[in-house]
Order: sequence, then structure tokens, then C-alpha cells
Amino acid sequence: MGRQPCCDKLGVKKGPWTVEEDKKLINFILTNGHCCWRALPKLAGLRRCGKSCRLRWTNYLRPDLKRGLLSHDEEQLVIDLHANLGNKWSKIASRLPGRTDNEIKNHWNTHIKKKLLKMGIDPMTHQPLNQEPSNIDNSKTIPSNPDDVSVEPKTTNTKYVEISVTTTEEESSSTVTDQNSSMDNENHLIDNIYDDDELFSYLWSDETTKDEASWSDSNFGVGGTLYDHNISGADADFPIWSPERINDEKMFLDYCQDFGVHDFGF
DNA sequence: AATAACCTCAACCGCTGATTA
DNA sequence: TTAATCAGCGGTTGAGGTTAT
Repeated sequence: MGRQPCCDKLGVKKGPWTVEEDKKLINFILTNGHCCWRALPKLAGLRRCGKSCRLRWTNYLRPDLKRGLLSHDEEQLVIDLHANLGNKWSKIASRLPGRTDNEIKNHWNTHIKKKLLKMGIDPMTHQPLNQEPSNIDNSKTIPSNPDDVSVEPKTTNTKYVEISVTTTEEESSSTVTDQNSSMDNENHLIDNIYDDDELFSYLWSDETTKDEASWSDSNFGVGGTLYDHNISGADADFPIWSPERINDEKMFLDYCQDFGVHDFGF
């Protein structure tokens, strides 16, 4: 009865991934795909459980991932989607190409939440903090069925709490009044985004899953992107084969050796 | 320079619904 | 139908880095 037992818990490694492990995982998935996470670690020669491999791949190694802080537009979109969906990070992430649910969740908890609180806005209800809960009409901000995003996501007439989020230290130190004054401009920016039918339909489309996005570029060629998490600072924002990084010849050649030049689309 | 306090985010944990034998 | 495992999700943790004292 039932399926075969999952991975053998004994001897399964935990903790941070090493470069070697990353290479093994990338190499295996690029060659064989990831039809079965349970079997993958053994086949790839990794002493990890399938769950850990899946997380590492989806949150860090996927070729289509963007790196670096969320842009202002992305941040605003996250806030807007959160007002509709609540803490449905995977659904929010599916609307932001190249971003993971974990990344968005972390960014929300460490940056956006604080900014909203600083502005006197409840991050959960997206309403002013001093507003009595009984006065809050949640039906306008959070659909009864959070999954039902076929509900008008947001129009310029929909009365969500319009939130402006700044992205720099300088800006974040500004007063609420200052931020309110810039709100119109930024709302205008977001309105423009929503006025763009093509972008709008893409962002609100359920068609493209993270996996599809990932495997549409199932190699490290022109569309794919591989980042080296061991590089910090500005370099970390560039793919390892990008001109910005390619001057580090040794590292580049190391990766070419590991994955084969063809993997980089040359 | 040393230490404490704070911040960030990768990774883990535990739960849920779907799937399978 | 049942029981076991699966993938996926959201919440939480803690190591390492940064900033303040």
C-alpha cells in the first residue's frame, strides 16, 4: 500500500549548500530535468533530500531567476497583489517573473512591512492603522476567495489604500507627508502599468507557471541565466557569463568546464 | 578595536491537498 | 477505501553580515 518510502533520512545533509553541490544539482537537472525530486538526490550524487534540492533549485539556481532587490515597480506590484491575495506568496511570485515566493516573502517581512507601518498603514489589512477594525470593509481589499483573482485586480477607481513605497535609505527617512506628496506620481506610474493591457494580461495570467518559465529556457543559453551566489556585491546582480562578470576569467572558465561551453549558448 | 544590537535571507519545519498502490 | 508519500506552500529560524555604541 502507498508509495515507496521517501528519501532515507539517515545520512541526509542539511545546512548551506556548497558550490560542489550546486554544480551537481545544476548539472543533473540540465541534463535530465527534475521529473522526480525524490529520486533526484541519489541520481545526482547528492546527500540531500529531494525537498532540499527542490528548494535550492527553485529559490536559487533556476536559470530564469532575477537577483538583487525588487525594483520600485515590483515592490508596488507586490503590495497591490498582497492587498488582493494576502500571504499567498507563490501566487504573488507567479505574477513577478524571475522572482520566487521565498524572495518576495522575505522582502515583504524585512522591507515592505516596515515601510507600511512607518507610513501608518497596517500591512495585513492595507488600511490606516488608526482605523477601527469594524469600519474596515475587507470585501473591497481581500476577495472572499483569495484565489479568485479574476475579480478586477485593481482599477484606478477601486479604493484600495494607495501605497507608495520608497526604495532608498534616503527616501525611507522622509516623512509621511513627503511620501504622500510623491504618491500621486507613483500611483500614476502604477496606473500606467495597469493601463498597459498587454502587461496587465500577462501579470494576471495564470497560464505561465514558474516551471514553464524556467524550462522555456532549459539551458544556459541566451535566455537562461546562471548566477553565482558566492559573489557578493554588485557582481551578484549579473549572470556569470555577462560582460559585467566575464572579466573574471578564471571563474568563467571554471563554469565553462563544469557545464560545457554549449550550455552558455556560444 | 571590541562588543552588542540589529538586519537580512537561505534554509528548514510542519502542514495541506493531491496522488498512488 | 485506506494509508502512505508526494510536491508545494507559508511560517519560522539562525548564521553571517552590518551598524551602532
